[in-house]
Amino acid sequence: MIVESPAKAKTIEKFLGKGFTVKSSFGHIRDLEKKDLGVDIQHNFQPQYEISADKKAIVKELRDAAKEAKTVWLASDEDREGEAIAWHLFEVLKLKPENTKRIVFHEITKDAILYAIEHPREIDKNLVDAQQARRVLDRLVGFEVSPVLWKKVKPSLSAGRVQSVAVKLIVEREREINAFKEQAYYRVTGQFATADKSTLKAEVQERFPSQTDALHYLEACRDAVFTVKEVETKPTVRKPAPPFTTSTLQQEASRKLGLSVSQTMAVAQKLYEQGLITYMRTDSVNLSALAIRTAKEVICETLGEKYSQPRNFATKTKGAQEAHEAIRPTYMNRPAIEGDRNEQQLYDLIYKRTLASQMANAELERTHIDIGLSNHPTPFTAIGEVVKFDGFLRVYRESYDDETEDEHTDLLPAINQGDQLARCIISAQEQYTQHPPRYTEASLVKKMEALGIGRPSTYAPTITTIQNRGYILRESREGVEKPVTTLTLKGNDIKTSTSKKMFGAEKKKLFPSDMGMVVTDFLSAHFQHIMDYNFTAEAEENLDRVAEGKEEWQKMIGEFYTPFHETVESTLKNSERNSGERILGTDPATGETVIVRIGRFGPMAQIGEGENVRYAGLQKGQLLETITLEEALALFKFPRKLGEYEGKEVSVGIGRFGPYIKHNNMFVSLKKGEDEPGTITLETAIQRIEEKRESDRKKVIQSFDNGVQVLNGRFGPYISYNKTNYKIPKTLKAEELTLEKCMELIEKEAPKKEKKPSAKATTASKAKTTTATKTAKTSSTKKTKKESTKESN
DNA sequence: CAGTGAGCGAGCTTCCGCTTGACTT
Repeated sequence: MIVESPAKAKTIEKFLGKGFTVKSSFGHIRDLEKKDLGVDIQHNFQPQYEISADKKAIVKELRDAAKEAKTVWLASDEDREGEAIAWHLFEVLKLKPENTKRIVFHEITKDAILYAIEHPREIDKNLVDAQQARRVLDRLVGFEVSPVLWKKVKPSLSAGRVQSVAVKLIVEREREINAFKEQAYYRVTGQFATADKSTLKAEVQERFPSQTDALHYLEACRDAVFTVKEVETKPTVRKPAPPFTTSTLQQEASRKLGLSVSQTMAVAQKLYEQGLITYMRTDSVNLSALAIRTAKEVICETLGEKYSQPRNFATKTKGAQEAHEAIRPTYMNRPAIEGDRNEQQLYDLIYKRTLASQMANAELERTHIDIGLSNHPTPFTAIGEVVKFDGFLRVYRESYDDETEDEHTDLLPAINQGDQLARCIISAQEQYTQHPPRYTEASLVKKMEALGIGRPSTYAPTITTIQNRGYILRESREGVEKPVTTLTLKGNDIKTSTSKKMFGAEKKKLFPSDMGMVVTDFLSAHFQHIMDYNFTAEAEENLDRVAEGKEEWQKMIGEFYTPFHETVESTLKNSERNSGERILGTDPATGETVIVRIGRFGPMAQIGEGENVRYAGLQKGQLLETITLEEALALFKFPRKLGEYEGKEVSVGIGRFGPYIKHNNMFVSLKKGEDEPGTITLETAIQRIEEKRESDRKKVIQSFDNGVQVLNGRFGPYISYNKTNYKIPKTLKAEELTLEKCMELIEKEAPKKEKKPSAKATTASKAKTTTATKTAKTSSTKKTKKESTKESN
């Protein structure tokens, strides 16, 4: 029996016992030729397949095993890709129809597998053809459009059905944000007391556009009699969320545990390999009958029968293929596991979400109270929510992206219509309207899933790709401080006070780069069809027709390809090179034109041309699209000479890591919040230089003959040896370390270092190995050169 | 880490979806 995943193979082998050998294909074994287009356009789009380099050994192993077998069971997943894997196996292993059987199961339980063996079928060639069409379509789009970008924008860029649209989402959101006009308004909240001295908080639903409006309202409040106009109590029900799919797991792990989508997948993979959870790449919310039954048992035993409510969920996701179960714990009677912190926390999340999905609804009572003013039509509103029965909320609460802290009290005091209330304190606080939120990795996945773009196995890699290509970046940015005015009515006085609050801080959000914007604009202008959010959805409809046998796949591809290829040709012939160039105006000093554009090393500003041309790179956070003439001119003020110190020049510049002072080949960063590169004086600069010298003196705590050093760093003392750094346990004093003790610490940490390199190092070495294998024939000097330009971009 | 933005020409880059290990400058 051949399945796709080795972990699955191991489990199934246990169920089947002797007589069966269960092997894994490790996913696809064959793909279109790597180097060329891999599609014979002249001959009806005949795909040119080759066995993937990393699958040669597997294929040999499977071929040998198949020869020995009486029957070969192809048990790849029951979806388009899985069917194709079965077919490729059939072809590549040269299997015979008479002793080959195709079987499928959605859940890895003994019953399901035995049932599948009793009900084998043929390979569904229509479904295979739908996969071939999907594969060929993606190759044609990727390998015909990318070269257009190499010619018209920049070499090595990429375009594709999925990635280009993902970038477009981020670019469009950024433009919405730039176009957003922030407005201040006032929000009025108040505290009231009932006759029996209990208090309640209420808020005016209406926003007051100006301070004057807010003031007038508070003045009305000062003289008003407050009466309860309406009390409405309504029972409400809250239902648990369905169990996790890949996409919802990534979103919740991001919100609740702060994991990136790729971290989530890596941790989930570990749990899966240990047999603790079901498969983690799935779009299904379905649970096996076994899982539903055991969840019920656990709930009834630990919480009581009234908490149990077995349910089946139906998926609403566009294009879901549902080859697997939802992500759930393998054993519902296992509430906790061993493992590192991330593994435990992610497991806990999956466990609780699954359990909650099989629990009773929560029953709430929502109370809505209107408090009227005797002299003003605009009322206050108080909202209270009381949990009558917690149900699933007992174990799990779903979180949302736009979650803000609700200010309502949970329990409102007993109150009746017509009651008079005493006013305690009423305040009007200035607020600002907020621009649409930037995407996080997880909210981008959510959006992509909603549009039917990408699959559970590709969400994380796609986000990595568009970051590696430099189209988007994940960044945190500090907010800006803004004045906030508050009017407070207490007794009969209205007081005005002003404080400062931070607005617009962003944490790990996705921003487009200039390149992302230029490429998106270029593609949108010339390849409108592919950049349309509905392109994938339309393609899926066509693929469905192929899968149903209603249309031939080559015909479908042909209908797409003819106009598409024409567009490629005409774009190559007619379109201008696109560097995102924008004319900002003229330099008042010289009268020459100031422009910004993407240059060889990234976005830059340029004054004049010809002999007197001057260049300056843009700063981090500046965009070609939004930079002003003044900001661009400011870039040319650096490096700025401040004067001399100890006979050497002192200057201020702005580098990759922010503003710096340069003196005698030494670089010193400016002090954040205190120094400004435009105004810093020689005196302050000298002070910074001396401070740096002082800290450098303190840097070396100990130095030994063989090159081992104990140094003082940003995070405290550490050991440095052979360009690698090692931790010092907190129990030891850095000053008292001996050489022997240092070597001991180095030895202890050394193997761990190799096993667990930093995230950056991993991707860098990965990139290196892939380029190395691809361009094995090119000289090594060339390679390093290429690497370094890539990095500087 | 703190720079660069010329010009020529050879050779290369690139897609999406399945799945996990891992190699030498």
